[in-house]
Amino acid sequence: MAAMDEASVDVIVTSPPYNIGVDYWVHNDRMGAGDYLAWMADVLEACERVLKPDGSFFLNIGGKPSNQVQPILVISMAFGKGFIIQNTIHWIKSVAVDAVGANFGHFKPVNSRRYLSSCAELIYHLTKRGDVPLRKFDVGTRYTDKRNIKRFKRGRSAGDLRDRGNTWFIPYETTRAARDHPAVFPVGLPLMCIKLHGLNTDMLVLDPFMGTGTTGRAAELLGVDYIGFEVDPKYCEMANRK
Amino acid sequence: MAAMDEASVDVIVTSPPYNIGVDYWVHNDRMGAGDYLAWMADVLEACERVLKPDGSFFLNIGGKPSNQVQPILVISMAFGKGFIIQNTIHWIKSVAVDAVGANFGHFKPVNSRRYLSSCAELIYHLTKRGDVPLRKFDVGTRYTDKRNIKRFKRGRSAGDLRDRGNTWFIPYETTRAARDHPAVFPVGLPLMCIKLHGLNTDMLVLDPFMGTGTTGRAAELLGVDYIGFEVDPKYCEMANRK
DNA sequence: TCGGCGCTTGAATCGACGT
DNA sequence: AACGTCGATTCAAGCGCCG
Repeated sequence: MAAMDEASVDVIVTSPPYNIGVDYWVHNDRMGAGDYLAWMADVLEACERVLKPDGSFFLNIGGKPSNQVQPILVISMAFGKGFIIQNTIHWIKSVAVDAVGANFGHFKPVNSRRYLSSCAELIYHLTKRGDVPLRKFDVGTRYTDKRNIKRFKRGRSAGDLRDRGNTWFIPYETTRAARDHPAVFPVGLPLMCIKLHGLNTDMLVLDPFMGTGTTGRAAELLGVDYIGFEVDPKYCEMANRK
Repeated sequence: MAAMDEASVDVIVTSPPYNIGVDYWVHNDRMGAGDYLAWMADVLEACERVLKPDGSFFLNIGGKPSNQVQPILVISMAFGKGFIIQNTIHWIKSVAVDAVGANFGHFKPVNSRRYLSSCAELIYHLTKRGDVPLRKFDVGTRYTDKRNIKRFKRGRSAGDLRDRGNTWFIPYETTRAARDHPAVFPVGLPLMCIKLHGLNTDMLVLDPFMGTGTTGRAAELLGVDYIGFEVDPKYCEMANRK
C-alpha cells in the first residue's frame, strides 16, 4: 500500500483478520493483544493515507464471544488516526420476527450456556470529514405503505425507494462450496457499501485484506476499478480466478 | 444507590441518558464529554457494587449520528470497572428483508444526506465473571426447519424453541400517546433481558435510571421485586402510576 | 510434592442445508 | 422423512513447566 498514491482511493471495503485464532495458511491469527492493536493502528494509518478527503472506509470488524472488547479497542483508535465514525451499520445475518412467526437468514449456533449465537456484525463507515454525502436511495428499500411514495417524494425518497436505515439484512451464502475462505462475507455487502458511497466512472475501490476477492467481485459487477492486497498466494489465485 | 446492600441485585436493566442534548425536565443532557464519562464511570462503579457475583447488567447505550464515539468510550470503561462483556445484543427496531420484499418495524427517518437512519441500538450484557449461565431458550424462537425439533431436543425441555441469537427484533410501540418520555424503550426489552438471565422467586431487579418505569413494569409482569431510581419527580409519579 | 498457569487436544454441540 | 455434513464454536481434560 506504501506504493500507492495518497488520496487516490474512493472507497475501502475490508474485513481484517479478527485475531481470534483462525487457522489461516499464511497469516498468524493469534497475535498478542498489543501486537494486534499496533498492527491495526498501522492499517488505519495506511488506509487514511490513500483515501481521498471525501472517500468512504467501510470497516467490518468483529470478535468472538469470549473477547468482545478487542473490536471496540480497534474502533476506538480510529478517531486518533484521522477518522470519524460517520455511520454504524448493523450487518444482520439472521433475525426472528415473532410478530409474523418467522425468522430470516441463518447462523451457526454456538454451543454455550452463557453466549448467545452471533447473528450480526458491525460495519463502521469511517470518513475523514464526517460529512461525506451518500446515495442512501441507491441502496434503498421499498415502502411498506405505498401511500408514502407520493408524500415524501422530495429529498426523502426516489419513487418507491426509501431510506433503508443502518440495519442491513444480508444472509450468508448457503452452499458450503461457495465458502472457500474461513471468513468470507457475502458479495451483497461490498455491493451495498460501494453503492451507498456513490458510483463514479473513474472511481477506485480498495481492499487491503483481499482474501478470495469478494470486494473485487463487487467492484467488477459495478464496473469500477479495484485494487486488492493479499499475503496468501493461495487466496490470491482464488481471487484472480473469481 | 449507596444505601443499597452490596451484591444484592440479580439483574440491572437500564438505559442511561445518552448526553445528546435531549431536553429533560431535571437532568442536564448536555454535559461536557469528560464530565459525562466521569459520571458514567461512577454509574458503572455503583452498579458493580450492588450486583451479585452471578448477576447480569444489561446496559443500553446509544448516541447520535454526529457522535458515535461516546457510547464506545463508555463501554470501553466497563472492563476497568470490573465488568466483562459477556454478550452484545443488537436491539433491532426495523429491518428490511429484500428476499421476501418486506420490511418489519418502523423508525424515525433522519433527514440527512450523510447519516443513515438509526434502526438498531446495542445492549451490552455485562457480568462480573463472564460465565454467568443464561436461559437462552426462555427467550427462544421457533425453528424454521421444524424437522430439527425432534433431532435436537436432548437436554432441553422446550419443544419448538431454538436459540434466538443476539439479534432481538423489538419494534417501538407506535402510538404517540404511549411515549410520554423522550427516550423510552419497549417493555419487551427488559422482559427479554430478565427472562434471559433467568427468573427466580426471590430475585431483585434494578434500574438506576427509572424514567417512566418500563423496567419496573417488566419486573411486575414477571412477578419479581424491583427498585428504581429517578431524579425527576414528574417521571417518578408517572412510573408509580404505571 | 503440590498447585496454578498456559497450551494443546478432543469431545460435544445445534442449526440450516443438502442428499 | 430421515440422516449426514460442518462450523471466524465452547469447554473440559490432559500435559508440561515452574515456583
